[in-house]
Amino acid sequence: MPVSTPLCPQRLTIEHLTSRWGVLVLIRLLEGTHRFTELRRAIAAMESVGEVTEKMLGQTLHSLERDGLVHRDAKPVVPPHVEYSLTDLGHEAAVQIRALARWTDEHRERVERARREYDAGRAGV
Amino acid sequence: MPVSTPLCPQRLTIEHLTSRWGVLVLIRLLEGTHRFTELRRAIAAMESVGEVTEKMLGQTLHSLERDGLVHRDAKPVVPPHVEYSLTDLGHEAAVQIRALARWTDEHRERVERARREYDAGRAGV
DNA sequence: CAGTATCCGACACGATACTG
DNA sequence: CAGTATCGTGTCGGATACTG
Repeated sequence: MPVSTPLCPQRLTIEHLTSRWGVLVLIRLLEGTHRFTELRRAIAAMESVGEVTEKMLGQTLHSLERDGLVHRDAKPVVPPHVEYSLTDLGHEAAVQIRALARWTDEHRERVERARREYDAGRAGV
Repeated sequence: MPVSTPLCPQRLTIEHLTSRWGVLVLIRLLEGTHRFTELRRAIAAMESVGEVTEKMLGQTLHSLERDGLVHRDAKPVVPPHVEYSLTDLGHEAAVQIRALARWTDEHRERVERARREYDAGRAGV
């Protein structure tokens, strides 16, 4: 899967970390180890956040694992039992992401007000 | 400009903050006020970061301004002279973003190694 | 349970050209 | 200088269906 516009590797990492589901997964995993479906449900349970499709959750987990941020532990049993957790590196990243998410939450009202004011100013013109 | 998949307002804010050019603009503006073309050149001068098209820089600045993070000061002279700076809110956000960008830079090697190892493991199978 | 495969439409982004 | 307008393409993300 080629990326037409050349991106430096840091950019790619940031994109994985701050992607729509990446943020949520990282924050959930800060609480501890989770299984695949557990993660799906935990995310679906959050407010004003939709559902992750299996595809997107898989994709998200995949890139985070590849970047060495998430550890995937698949136990050889049937039915399958797979646990996801943060690596040390991933933990560091997740803390940053959580801080950013918190900041955004705390200032949500302020940003929304700014948007309304900006749009109101434009509407008159 | 409708977004088909419903996004909560925080998500939108995070997307503006962490967008490809958003990150770069915010970091540059932490150094102080900049003009439009100045910003373009400053970004183009950075390593392994491509060029911003005028359109994308304009769009980026626009959404940041709308969110109340960037202040646009257009002096009524000819030729036009416009200065962009961070608001207090934007300064707080930019500090977070810079921290994230720095973390990503510092751990770039580690992430790249993880990627190579992951891919190598997959290749053999 | 824990995924993968395939299809499809929306839209983000870049290139180019034009303007006050 | 500081943008906006338009157009074309490729990617992302969702829906759906299938598998070990």
